[in-house]
Amino acid sequence: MPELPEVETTVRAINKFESHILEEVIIHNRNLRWKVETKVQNLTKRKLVVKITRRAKYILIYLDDNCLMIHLGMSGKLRIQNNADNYFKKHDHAELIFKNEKIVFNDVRRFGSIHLSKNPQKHRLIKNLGIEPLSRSFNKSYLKNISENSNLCIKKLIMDQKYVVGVGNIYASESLFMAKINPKRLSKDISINECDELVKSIKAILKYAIKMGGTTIKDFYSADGNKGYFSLKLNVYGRDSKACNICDEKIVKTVIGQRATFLCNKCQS
DNA sequence: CTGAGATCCTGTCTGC
DNA sequence: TGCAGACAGGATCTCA
Repeated sequence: MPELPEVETTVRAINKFESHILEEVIIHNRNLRWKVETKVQNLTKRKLVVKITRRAKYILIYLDDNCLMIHLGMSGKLRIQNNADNYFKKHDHAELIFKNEKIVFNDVRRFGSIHLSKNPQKHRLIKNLGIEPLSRSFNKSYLKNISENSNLCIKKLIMDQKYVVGVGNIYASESLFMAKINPKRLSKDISINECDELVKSIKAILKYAIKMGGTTIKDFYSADGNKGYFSLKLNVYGRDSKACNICDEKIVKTVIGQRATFLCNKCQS
């Protein structure tokens, strides 16, 4: 579910809690991607939420002296629920309780995680992450430079979080289609002009997806309950054997690095 | 160091 | 309708 646009959409939905008081954190199930540390469970005193932001696919909820780091993994989502609505959904693993509402962390597959860190930028899961794709430093010369020094194919390279963050399986396929680059090509063989096209495509698609509120493949809902509408605009992802929107050739599904990959063999060379 | 492959988990869909 | 097997938007870990 969550790539950068979905995480960003989630952050925007919950940032109304900035400058609110977090009453307590309740953990129902510690067995997530990593076992939730006891210090998270011990967040039972009132804390001011200073800032809610995003780094890569991590949601960062800065408290006055600490920071909650939430990763949604494959199937995680946050929802805002009124405290008076006393219902519970299957796979609700954690709750951040505020005065009138709460943020509920629900994650079927439990690949998500929750951490607490005094300095999230130096946390082991964050410190080695690559640059943000929507930043100025992600440009054609950066991509050309990392491409030349890697033996990965281009799709694996742009999905590798140590180079550039936030690009997951859907947006990798979509970006490569837009840039007319075959995902199996070695990154070494991508020209500077193609790097330029790919950078522009990644930025354009991520920005557009954020504007549309993320992608709904199965069940992505933002924390405010709105659906993402980007799926209506997908050109290749999930369109196996359907006609290419550009040339009418059949879209092909293949596998790269154990991940489904969709492309048009005619448009992408 | 690099890169390939297994792995964590549950739910849903496909094909027999 | 039942059931086995494949597959799902992530990313770490192990091993060569």
